[in-house]
Formats: sequence, structure tokens, C-alpha cells
Amino acid sequence: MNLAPTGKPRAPKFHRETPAVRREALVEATLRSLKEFGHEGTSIRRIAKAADVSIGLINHHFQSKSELIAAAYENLAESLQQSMRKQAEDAALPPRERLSAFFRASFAPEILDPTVFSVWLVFWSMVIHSAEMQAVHDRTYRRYRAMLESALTALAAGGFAPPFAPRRAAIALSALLDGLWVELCLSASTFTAPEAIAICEDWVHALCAGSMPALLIAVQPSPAQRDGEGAGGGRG
Amino acid sequence: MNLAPTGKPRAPKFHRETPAVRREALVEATLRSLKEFGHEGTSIRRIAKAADVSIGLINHHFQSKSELIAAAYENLAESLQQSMRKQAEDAALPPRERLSAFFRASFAPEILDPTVFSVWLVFWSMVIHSAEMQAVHDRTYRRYRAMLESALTALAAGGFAPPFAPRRAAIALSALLDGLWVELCLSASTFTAPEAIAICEDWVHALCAGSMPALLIAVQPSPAQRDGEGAGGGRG
DNA sequence: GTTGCTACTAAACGAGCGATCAATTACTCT
DNA sequence: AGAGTAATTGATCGCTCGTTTAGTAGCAAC
Repeated sequence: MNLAPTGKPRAPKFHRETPAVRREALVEATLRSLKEFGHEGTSIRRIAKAADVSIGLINHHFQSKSELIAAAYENLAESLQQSMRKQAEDAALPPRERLSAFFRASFAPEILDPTVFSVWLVFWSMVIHSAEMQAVHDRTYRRYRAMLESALTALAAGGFAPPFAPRRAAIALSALLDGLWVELCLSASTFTAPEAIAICEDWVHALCAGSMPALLIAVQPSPAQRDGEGAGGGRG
Repeated sequence: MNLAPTGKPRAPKFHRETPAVRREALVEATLRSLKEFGHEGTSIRRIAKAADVSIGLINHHFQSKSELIAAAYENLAESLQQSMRKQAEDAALPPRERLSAFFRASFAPEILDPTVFSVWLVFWSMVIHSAEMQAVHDRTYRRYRAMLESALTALAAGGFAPPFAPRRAAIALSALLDGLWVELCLSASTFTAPEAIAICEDWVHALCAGSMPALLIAVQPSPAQRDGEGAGGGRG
């Protein structure tokens, strides 16, 4: 009850951190709060408590709450993509196996986490209403689709599939992946991750069999072949 | 400024409505507010203004705000499904054309409305956290998948496709539809509705060509053939 | 015309929100 | 050891939220 004034130095009341370290910690606390309490339940006060800092510190490192949320979004998108890219960019694997590895990674337990999904939904809804979020999203999704296109192009280059329009194929496959992911997260009892993987494998099988006429490119293509590039919209 | 006390009867200050009529009007006002202002921007006060009633009336007809939101969800799900069912259940069409009509209906402008999408995202996120919403959702999605299964089964029955597992096929197709819908709503510039339809047509083409091995059923099936039924989770 | 029922209004309440800011304190540089 | 710097605190501001409540008024029955 009565500490001697001399002798023991008193414990410091807080730690100073560099802005970069503190910002990262606040972003992680934000994600934890979003997962546990949802968007509605995530306030400045809750984030501050999760990060074990004072209320005022957040506005010292971030201009506003929405800026912090945007940073959290980019962080999550990046970490999710990283865990899948590792699989898809393993150049040692033949093209077909690269895709299979990617499918397995896309339905791994940490990706199917319902808390991650609910955070993702919030981000999607913000993409629609906020230009700031739209920009973050376009950036992350462009990389995602490029990764798919590269894996699919390797398939055709290796002679595993007939020539096809890579842009549209990547759009189709990413839509299939996203749709399966959404339904798996919404209800774990309707079907299983292995079934989702089988459905994706089937789609690739049909692509290789040349059973998707709208995707095919004539063997002797006419000079003007459209294959434009668009800003993205979809799961990272 | 000075109305004669006799003669003209004063205008009534409000209209009395039956609870059923007023509840319906409040639900519609809620949907309008969700579409225009998003989930964050939708408050009791805003809904009351949109419905042109006082603040207190909402809690007179609904026990809480969340009950009103749930009612709005069920209303939207029902109206969206209705606009698609009309297309898919036209028995006059041959099975293959029924599917095509369904695809066209699935990517009609009123379905691709980004405001509808953002409302839907909110509902999805509530499905995860609320048992009340989970129940509403399971009910609506079960009908959706059943409709798809029936259209696909007719395809095989008519000899347009080899025998396949209808449950898994419906899961795959609904995932593809949902994924394309999500991406179209998130960014209208990446690809177009006709392209989405072409992608779906391609998938059906591959199914008819028998290019999806995991979906196929052996012509002489073994006695035990699994084809379970699960609770739904997905867009209505 | 009067009465009774209840849909309806409007003011008020308490809680929680995001943001601000003067004061405090840990840490670095000399 | 002392001064300067900036990360950090926590009280506080003005605001909006969902809900409650007492009172008002439309309308049907008699």
C-alpha cells in the first residue's frame, strides 16, 4: 500500500511506440473487434480497449475512424491473398496441379472462417458507398484476377487446354470460387469444402475438354481479338 | 391566416390505417432507406420520415428496430425470387430454354441494382449473427435451390444431358450465379450482364456435354447413391 | 351527438457515439 | 542531469441513436 519513495522506480504508465508499430497494432485490434462484435458493435472505444490504449490515441494515428477501417480492410485483403498466392505461384508445379493447389488453399479452414466472411461483407458494402474503399478494393482485386489469369494461361500454354479467352475465363472461375465461398460461409451444412473443390475441378476439366464454346478462341484467330482490362470488383 | 370557425372542416392531422397496411408501408419505407442511405444511415428517425409518420409509430407496430429490419429482409427476398420464378417456372418452354430464360432474369437490371445488392449484403451479415435471420434465410434459400434443381432435372429427363447429381449441380450453378451477381454489382465496368449469361450458358453446355466428371452418375448406378439434403445458405 | 377504442403524435430520456484538446509522461539528445 | 519532443492520456463536447410515455385525435358503433 505504501511504496517507498526511494529505491524501486515506479512502473511506466504506458509504452511509447513508433507510429508504424502503433498503427499496425491498431489495425489488428480493429480486425479483432470487427470479427467479434461485427460492424455495428465496433466503436472507437471498443477498438481502444482491444488495443489496450486510450480513446484519444486512435485519432492521433488516424485522421478518422473510417480511415482506420479502410486500413484494416487492406490489411485483411492482403493477408488472405498472401495465403493463397503462396500456393498458386509455386512455379515448380505443373499448371494443372497449380490450379488444384489453389483450389485447396481457397477453401482452407482459415479462409472459410465465418468471422472473416462477415468482415468481408462489411467491406463489400462499403465499396459501394465509398470511393476510398472502392480504390482499395480495385487495387487488391486486380492482383487477384491477374493471379488467376496467369494460372489459366499456363494451362493453355502447356497444351492442357485449347486456346481460350483468359480474361473471361478468370472472371468465370473467380465468380465460381466466390459464390462457393459465400455459400459455404453462410451455411456450413449445405455442402462441404471438398465438394466445392470438386465443383471447381469440374469446371477446369470442362475448360480443358473444350466444352465451353463462348470461351474458346478460333485456332486461326482474326487479327483483332478483344481482351480488355477492367477495374476489379470481387473478393481479394 | 384566419379561418372561419364554422364552415370549412379542418383537415385531419393524420390518417388511421389498419395495422397490416401500416406495417407494410413501414417495411417499404425501410427498404427505401436501406437502399438510399445504407445500413449505417438507416435510423428510426429516417424510416419514420420516409414513411411520413411520427417516430413513435414504429415501436407501436414493431417491437424493435431489428424486428422491422427482419420483416424488410423477408419482403425483399420474396419479391426478388418472384421476379425470377416467373421465368423459370414457365412450363411451356423446353428445359434448355427455361434455363436460358432464368439466366436472363437473373441478370436483369432490377436484379443488378447496386442498391439492392448493398441491402442484400447487410442481410447476409445478419444471417451470420442472428438466429432470427438465419431462419428467414434458410426458408427463402431452400425454395431458390429447389427451383434450380427442378430446372436441371428436367434437362436430364429430356435427354439434353447425361444423368448427373442434381443437388451438387444446383449448388454449383447457384454459386456461379451468385458469384457473377456479386462481381457485377461491385463493379459494373469489369464485365457485362451478357458476358455473365454467356458464362452460365457455357457451364450448362459443359454439363450437357458430360464434361464434369464429379457430377456424373454412372449409367448403371450402384444401389447406394448419396444425394443428401441440407439447410440452405445463399442468395434467395 | 356522444362514447370508446386505439392508431397516432411529440417530447423526453439515457446511453453511446466520434472527435477534440489541454495536460501528462516516456524517451532521446545533448 | 536537464531540456525538448512527441506519443499518450482521459475528461469533455455536441450529437444521434432506439425506446418510452403521456396525451391527442380519427373514426366506427350506437
